[in-house]
Amino acid sequence: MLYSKSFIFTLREDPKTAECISHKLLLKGSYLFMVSSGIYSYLPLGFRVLENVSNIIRKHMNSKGAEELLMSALQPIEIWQKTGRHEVLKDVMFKFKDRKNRNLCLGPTHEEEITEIVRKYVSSYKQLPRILYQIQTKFRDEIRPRFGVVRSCEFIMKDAYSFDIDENGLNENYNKMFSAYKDIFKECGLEFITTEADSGAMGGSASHEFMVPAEIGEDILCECEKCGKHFKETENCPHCATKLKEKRMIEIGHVFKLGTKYSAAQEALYLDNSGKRKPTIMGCYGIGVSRVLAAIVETNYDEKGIIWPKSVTPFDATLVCLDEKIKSEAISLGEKLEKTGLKILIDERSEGAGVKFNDAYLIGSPYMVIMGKNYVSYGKIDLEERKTKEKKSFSEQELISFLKEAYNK
RNA sequence: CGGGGCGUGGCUCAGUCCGGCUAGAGCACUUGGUUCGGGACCAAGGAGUCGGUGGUUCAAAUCCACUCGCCCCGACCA
Repeated sequence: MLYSKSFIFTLREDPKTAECISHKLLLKGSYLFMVSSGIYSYLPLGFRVLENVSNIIRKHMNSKGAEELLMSALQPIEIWQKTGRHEVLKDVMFKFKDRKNRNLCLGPTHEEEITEIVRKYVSSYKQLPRILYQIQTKFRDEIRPRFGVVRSCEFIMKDAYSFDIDENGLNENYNKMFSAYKDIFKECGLEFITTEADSGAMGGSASHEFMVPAEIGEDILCECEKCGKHFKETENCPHCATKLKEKRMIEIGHVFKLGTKYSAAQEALYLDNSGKRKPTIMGCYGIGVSRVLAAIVETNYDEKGIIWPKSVTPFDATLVCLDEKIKSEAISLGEKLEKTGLKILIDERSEGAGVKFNDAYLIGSPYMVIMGKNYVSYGKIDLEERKTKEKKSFSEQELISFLKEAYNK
């Protein structure tokens, strides 16, 4: 992809409207466009990362037998009245009437809707268990949106729902999702911890949160530096009595055992093998996809910009050409690399070296490939690793092999 | 909702306290030229209802009132 043809317009100065790292860098690097407070558009760069994260999620969800669907964002209020959550969530719901005076909301979450779907189609224990998930936009009228896409009024969420005939089935699916989440966050390059959590407005018997330690975290956990364990309470460590240290955390995922709260209220019933009607046993499992993006930036950056993990980077390498004379060679090398399946941002702009280097750092590809005087004089292509700043010099063939190996292409 | 900060070309800001005549700078953009391995230089140029409304005044970016928006802290958070 040629830089000059890409919708990439980095800012030289820090945007004034942003305070936290991820917000600042994502705006500065033209990943995000701020529409209004708590409302963001994803520009092509940001969308690439979002797609990468989404595809990692899909891979691991599918491997656990979950099936993807896409539910409506518009929901009639009636389905919420069945569970009483039109009252519980009334302050966060965006509510309005359509031309027929029908009461609608923009879905803040989808337990009610998925339960309606399963109620309609599932009537026998033979049709269970099931796990369904979607990656979709959620709408919440936040009291105070902040930190860019960490807490916004419109955000992208992966929400999965499991339906079982008994507690054992629920536990099995819960564990499957728990383990998928660990794989997902690990693959996204996140250092995370898990902790038991309150079920809050979701209801249900058990729940765990996945947290990423970060300065702007809105949750506080107490860490035992000796055991490496985390607790909600501030008392001393129950295992070794060490004094606990408070750490700020960003919540990126949350899994719940819901039980029959929704299935009973909405009559999502099935017949068991003795012909008895029973509510399905549910679990729900959420990942804030757009928040994952922010969490990755919050924990992977330096003074020059973002440092993307290889798994989610919008480009595997930025190829900067520093000499007009070798522009066609640079483009042809970039295209060769792209043919191997690598995503290359070819910076063939007529800009000074400093501008190109700094844009490459800001955008944050794991590698920068440099074609300039070393190529003109010795046929050598330089490569700089974003994270370590380590530099290597290669022939064209060596460089192609190196990058192919780095990305298993 | 309470507390604090801010709003001036696309971006970052000066000017506001103490009103004054054609509203500035740097960056970005356009044209021409020189540069070119670390955010270049020269010349010319385009771009602004000073967030909005109302008021005070001979005169308002500047003072007053109201209002809208953004950021931060707090309450809240599936």
